[in-house]
Amino acid sequence: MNTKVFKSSFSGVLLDWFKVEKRNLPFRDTKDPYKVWLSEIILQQTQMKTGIEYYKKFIKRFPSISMLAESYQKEIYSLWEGLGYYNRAKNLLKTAKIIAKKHNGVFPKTYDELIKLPGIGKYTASAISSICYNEKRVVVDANVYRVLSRVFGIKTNISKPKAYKSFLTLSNILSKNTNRIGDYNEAIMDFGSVVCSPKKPACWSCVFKTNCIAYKKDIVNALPVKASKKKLINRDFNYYVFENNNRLLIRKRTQNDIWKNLYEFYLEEGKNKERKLQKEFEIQKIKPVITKDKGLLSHQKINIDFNHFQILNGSVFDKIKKELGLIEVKADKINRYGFPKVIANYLNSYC
DNA sequence: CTCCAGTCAT
DNA sequence: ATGACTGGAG
Repeated sequence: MNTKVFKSSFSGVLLDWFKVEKRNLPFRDTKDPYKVWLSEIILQQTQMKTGIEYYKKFIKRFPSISMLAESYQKEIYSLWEGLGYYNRAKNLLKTAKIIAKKHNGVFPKTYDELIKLPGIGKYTASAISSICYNEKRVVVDANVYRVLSRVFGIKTNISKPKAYKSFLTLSNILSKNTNRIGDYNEAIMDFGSVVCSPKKPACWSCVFKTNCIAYKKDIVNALPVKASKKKLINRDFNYYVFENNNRLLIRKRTQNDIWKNLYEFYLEEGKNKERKLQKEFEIQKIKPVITKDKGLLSHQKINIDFNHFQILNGSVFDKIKKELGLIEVKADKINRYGFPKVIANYLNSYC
C-alpha cells in the first residue's frame, strides 16, 4: 500500500480498532462538557489509573459545575491532594467561577471560547469542543505525537513548538473524512495508550503493523524524537588555595570535562563537608578563609567554595605541592596561565 | 536514579 | 523559545 492510500485509510482502520478496543472510562458515557472538562484537567500529567479515582471523588462532591463554582480553593486543594501540579486545581475553580458568572453557568461550546478559560489550552479546548460538540478540532497530545511519528516515520523533534503545527496538519489530513472527530480523538489517544505505548508497545497486535514505518525500520523505540533535555546539573567544587610567601599552587584540568586545559586550584568535588584534605596535611589549625562563588554554564551550575590557606611553614607547602602534584606559581606571574572566569575573578580579588 | 505529561509565565 | 510545575512508573 502506498503512503497516499495508507493515509486515506488511516482513520477508518483506527476507528474500527476503537469500536472493539475502546476503553470503558467513567467519563466516556457522557457528552456533558463539565464532566469531559473535569476529566481532561485531572488526566493531564496524570496516569489513567490514578486520575479515575480523583475524577469520581470530584463528581461525587460536585455533580455539576455550579456546585463546583460555589466551593472554595481550600476544599479544591484538599480534594486535589496527591495529584500534583496544583495550578490545575487553582484554575479548575477559577474557570468554574467564570462559567458561573460570565456564561450564566453554561459551558462554552467552541474551541475559541474554551481556550480563553484558565487551565484550558490547545489540547483541552480541542478535546472538549470535538467530543461534546463535534467541532472539527483534532487533539495533538503526547499520544498523537507518538502514534503518528511512529506510523509515518516522522523524525521531527517534538520538543520544538513548531512540531505542533506539523502534527496538527497531518492529523487534520488523516481525519478529514471522519464525521465524528470526537471519536477519532478518543481513538488515537486510546490507541497510543493501549497499543502504541511509550515503552514496550504492542506492535504484534497493531492494526498498522504492515504499514508502520517505524516498525518496518525497527526504530519504534527511537520515536518520537525529543531533543535531549539539557538538564541543569548541580556540582559542588571545593577549591584549596594554598599560599605561602606569595606563591600559589595550581594544576591543569586535563580530564574530558568543563574547563579542559584551563588551570585551577586543587579541587575536591562533591558535597565534601569533611574537608579531608585539611586533616591529611595537619593544617587544620589554620582556619581557612572560605569564599563562595557560583559558576553558571549553559547546563551546569557550579557551587564553589574557595578554602584559602595561608601556609606559614614553607616545608608544609612543599610537601603539599609534591604529594598533590601541583604547580608552584609566583602570584605576580599567575596571569600567564588561563583560568576559568570564576577562578580568574577570585585571583583578582584575593591573591 | 531517569523519563514522562499540558499549561502558563517569562 | 524554554523551563517550572509534581507525582508515578520503571
